[in-house]
Amino acid sequence: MSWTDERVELLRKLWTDGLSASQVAAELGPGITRNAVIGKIHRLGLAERAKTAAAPRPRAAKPPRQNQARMNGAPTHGNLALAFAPHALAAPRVAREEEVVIPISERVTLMELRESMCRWPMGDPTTPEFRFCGGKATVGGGPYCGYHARVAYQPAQDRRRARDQLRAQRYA
DNA sequence: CCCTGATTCGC
DNA sequence: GCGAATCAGG
Repeated sequence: MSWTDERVELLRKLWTDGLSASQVAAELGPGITRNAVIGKIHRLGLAERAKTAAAPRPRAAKPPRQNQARMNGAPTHGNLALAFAPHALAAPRVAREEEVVIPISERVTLMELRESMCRWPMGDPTTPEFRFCGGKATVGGGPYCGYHARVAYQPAQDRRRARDQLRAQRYA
């Protein structure tokens, strides 16, 4: 890997846009490390930048408990499938909602995805715009952030609650 | 631990 | 010029 004109140009753009060195490295592809990016930045004399741009990653605001996304009308069997391919089954309404709830700045590419990040897919996997949520995957080593875990498993929880309510009435 | 940029120095 | 290793810090 070498610093071609295109690479340098992209580096300039992304760095100026306020991306971190590791993020820029991820965008430039495998073979470019964050050290390489930092080194190049210094050699180019780009070390000082208006670091008020997107520098500190804004955390995602916690979704309000009230209007939670739920997947009414989603297939009722295959909870497992929902867990593995939520994007395939998610209702359009949910997709629109997460556009609002999850900040774009939090989304990550495959290269940026870490073990500790939410692996909820966002967008069309066949396009370069495809991203993962990238939030903190805190839930017991699970694949999702708190919000998306809730979204993914909501239908199962709903059905269980409905069933339990029915039983409670029957035996009352 | 997660991450950030800065610096050094052998290649 | 390049970037891994390392450092100092949030």
